[in-house]
Amino acid sequence: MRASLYNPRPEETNLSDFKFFKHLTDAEIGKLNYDKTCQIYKKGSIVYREGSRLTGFYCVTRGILKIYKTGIDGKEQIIRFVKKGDIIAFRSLLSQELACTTAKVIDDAVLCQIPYPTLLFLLQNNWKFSHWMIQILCRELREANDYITDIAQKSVRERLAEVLILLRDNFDVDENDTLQISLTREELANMVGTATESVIRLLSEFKQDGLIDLKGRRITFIDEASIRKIANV
Amino acid sequence: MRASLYNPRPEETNLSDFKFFKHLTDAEIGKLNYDKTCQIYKKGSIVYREGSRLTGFYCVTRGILKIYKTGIDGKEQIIRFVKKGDIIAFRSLLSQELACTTAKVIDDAVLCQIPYPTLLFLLQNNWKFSHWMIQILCRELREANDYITDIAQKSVRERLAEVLILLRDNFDVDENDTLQISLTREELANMVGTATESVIRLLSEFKQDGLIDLKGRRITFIDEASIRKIANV
DNA sequence: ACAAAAACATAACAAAAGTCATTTTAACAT
DNA sequence: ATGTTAAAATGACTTTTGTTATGTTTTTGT
Repeated sequence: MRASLYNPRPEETNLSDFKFFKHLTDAEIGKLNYDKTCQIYKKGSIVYREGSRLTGFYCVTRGILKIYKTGIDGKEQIIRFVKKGDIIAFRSLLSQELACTTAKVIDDAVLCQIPYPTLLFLLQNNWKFSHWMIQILCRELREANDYITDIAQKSVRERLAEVLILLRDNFDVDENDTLQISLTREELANMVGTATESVIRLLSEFKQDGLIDLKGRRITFIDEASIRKIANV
Repeated sequence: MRASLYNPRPEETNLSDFKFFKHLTDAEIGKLNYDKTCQIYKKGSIVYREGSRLTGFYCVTRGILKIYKTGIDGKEQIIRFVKKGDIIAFRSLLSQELACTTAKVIDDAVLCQIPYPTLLFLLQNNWKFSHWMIQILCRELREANDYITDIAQKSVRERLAEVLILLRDNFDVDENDTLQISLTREELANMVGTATESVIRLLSEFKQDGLIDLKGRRITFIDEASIRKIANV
């Protein structure tokens, strides 16, 4: 077997697969591919840190990252998990603010960085693209508002169920309905916004009630419908 | 005295005062003023309702409105209060989604509606304006993320203190540091995301501790610094 | 494969917040 | 100005969630 199968040259990534770029012309995609810098990030590495100045945004080509803010006394609040096909860091970049979140790799990843001037050039010269960007931002803003209502009105139990559904809908499961993404209880807690022990207790309850099965860090869905009912989504 | 002092013709409003429009040319401001429809809204009236299709966005020229989502079993979650100089409804408009919030007047208001085609025309023809729009959206997205961290990690007591500070910083107070905006305890609770009784109890505590004074619906700041300390902002 | 470290699980308890019932007060329309 | 209605206040009680402590299991790195 050739070494490249194990160490794929990250430069080979083609950005035209990203929905984000669907309104760009071939020439513009070309520029993008020319200007990009791709890199492999090992699990645990930090792509950018809260408070840092960004020089570009990133396209996730492979792997999983968590995006989080550091709250009171250092407690992480996970804003979202991102995977292949997602774009990160463009908000802080476009508002010309320092990064307000940290991006940490939780599953070996390949990211392509696009420099800020390239983004600005594309936005300025392609109305379809900037209109699309505006639409994406507006949609994310709605999602954030939805999330605020959720987190403010739902119990921890409901929010945990909701996070499980979110993971189920956005990440891979195997043939037994086992989530392939591996998160610690603490990370789940930081997503839900609660104490680690509460997550442990509630997951145990869900298991006792026959809704899920737990094998170490692996979570298997047994009665997804009931979890959806608890989550109220 | 002339009647117009009591019933100002809302058409007289000039939109060039809005920071939102700061990158428009005089001709564009002219178009805006030409296309706008201004209207007086009495306290209690609804400007648009969650789920409705919007035909334009609104500039708030006078008065106060609350923007809220309806959560589980009809409970309101107030997303924000808006006042003179604020713009509402442009997110749902630009993403071409149905309104995801309701806008209700809590202090007699004057709003100018700008039709969607006008907004689109300005965005498409003035790069400075659409860039400014992108920056505003990105900034609001950061604020939403900050708020999520807050609401997920802080106690009800801390969040109530934070809401008081937010009101203090964004709305008028008289010479005694009394908030001029008049909200019910229920509205405060819907902002904080808690039960009305909890707000009442905590406000009483704040009063007992000499941080605020309460006279009916009027809230007076006595020890603002301590409230900020509780809020952690 | 194995030891060390980290994560997980559980229980007992404390604190925070929600709910319900009742009385008091303030806001609003006439 | 005044009665009516809605909102606010208060207390007793329940439920939820957080905290601390301790033992067990799983990961992880070598």
